[in-house]
Amino acid sequence: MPLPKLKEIEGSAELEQMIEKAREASDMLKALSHESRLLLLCILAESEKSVTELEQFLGERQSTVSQQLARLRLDRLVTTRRDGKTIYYSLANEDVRKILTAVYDVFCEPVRRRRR
Amino acid sequence: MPLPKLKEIEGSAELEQMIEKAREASDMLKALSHESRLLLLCILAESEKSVTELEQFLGERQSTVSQQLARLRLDRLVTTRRDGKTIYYSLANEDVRKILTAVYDVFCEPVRRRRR
DNA sequence: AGCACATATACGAATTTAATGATATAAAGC
DNA sequence: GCTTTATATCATTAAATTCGTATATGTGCT
Repeated sequence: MPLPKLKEIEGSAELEQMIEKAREASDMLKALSHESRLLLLCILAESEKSVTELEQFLGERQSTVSQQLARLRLDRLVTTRRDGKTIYYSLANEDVRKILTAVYDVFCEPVRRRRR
Repeated sequence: MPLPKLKEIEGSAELEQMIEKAREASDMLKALSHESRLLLLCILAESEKSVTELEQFLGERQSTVSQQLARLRLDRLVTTRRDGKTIYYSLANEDVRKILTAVYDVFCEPVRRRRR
């Protein structure tokens, strides 16, 4: 009979918390882990943009982009600001930027380095 | 008729590359963005572990854990080493560790800070 | 060879996610 | 108040992911 040693040693309180954090993190990562949404965030990392601008960048339908933005809003990765008819999106906080920077470092920096 | 300005200004070459990188990154993030898989990686970030150890940590069935590990292998987030009957898993490279560290900083560091 | 243990794979069912087209709301200008 | 522009939401369908169970493979031991 194999003993569930590690499980017990860890102590349920600590493990519980670890699991809780993992769920929070995976929720955020799920929002990030979509080609278009990741592109949206990269563009927004530069500066705030209107929905129309984002549509043009991605070359996707308005309703599709709007839906993806809604998802990012729900998961609190972006915030909005209204100016007349147009709505401007931007990154919601520094946490998002941190993760995004790490992703950028891993996947995009090598490209730059190669170019120098 | 609205003009697709930004799309053209960006230049297809650069944009193409950005899209390519976004797809690579989102593929990796998809693998990460799963509660159990993220936990697995966090545990592996500490040190290599056998499948049995991982099962005990997560309290999940062998086949489930093995399936998640297979996914992580496919997406090249982990590597394996066999020693007799047991197979040891560990993080595949520094890129994975970088992303994982960023996620950890955002979601787990605050907890530690609060405790001090 | 035969058995037991550790791990991997296959496959269908259930769930989740994404894209599309159509419609709705909100602000601005006439 | 009507029209245009910008954005959001909804319903439907298509596709991908996850989960559970069953089965297979590989390794060491006797």
